Amino acid sequence: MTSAEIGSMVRIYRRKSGLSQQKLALLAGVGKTVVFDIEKGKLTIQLNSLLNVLEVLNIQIKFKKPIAEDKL
Amino acid sequence: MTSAEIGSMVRIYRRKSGLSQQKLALLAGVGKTVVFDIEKGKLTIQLNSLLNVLEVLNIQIKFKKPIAEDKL
DNA sequence: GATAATTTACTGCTATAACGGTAAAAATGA
DNA sequence: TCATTTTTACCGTTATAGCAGTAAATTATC
Repeated sequence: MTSAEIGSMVRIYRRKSGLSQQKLALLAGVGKTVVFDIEKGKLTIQLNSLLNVLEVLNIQIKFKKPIAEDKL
Repeated sequence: MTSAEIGSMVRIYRRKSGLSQQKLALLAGVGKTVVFDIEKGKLTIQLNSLLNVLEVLNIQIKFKKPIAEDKL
C-alpha cells in the first residue's frame, strides 16, 4: 500500500461520506492542507493526521505481518 | 489500531528479525530516534518514516473499509 | 451559460519532527 | 561479577510539516 493508494482511498471514502476536504479537515482536527496533501499522496504527513482522518471516515488500519504474534 | 499497538508490534517484529533499533533505523533510512519514538507509540512521526520501517520488517499495511471500493 | 461550491496551488509564519551526539540505565552474555 | 551491547533519555540545531489566508482553476448546481 503506497501513499498514493492511501490518498485515492481517502478521496473515495471522503466523497462517499459527502464531505468536502474542508469539512473532513475540521472533523479530523487538521488543516485543510493536510487533507489535500494526504489525497495527493504526500509521504511526509504525520501519522497522527492520517489516523485522525481515517477515523472520521471509519477506515481501520490493519497490518499483515510475516508471522502471527502468538506464534512468536 | 492505536499508535501504542503499532509501537509494540514494531518492537516485536524488530526483535524477531534480530535487529537493534540502530540497525533497523539504518536499514529504514531514518534516525535511531525515530525507531525509538515509533516503539514508544509517538503519534507525531511522519507516515514516511513508519512506512519505511514497516517495509524493512516486511509488515504490510491493510485497510478495513466501511464499504468495498468496487461497490461504490 | 451564470453562479456557487470545491479543489488545487502558492505563500509566509510558526511549531516541531528528525537528526546526531552524548550519557545513563537496562539487558545480555561471557 | 564484569564487560559489552542495547535501550532509554535528553540536548541543540536544522529542516520542514502544519497552518491560515488567498486566489486561480475546476467542478457542480441552478
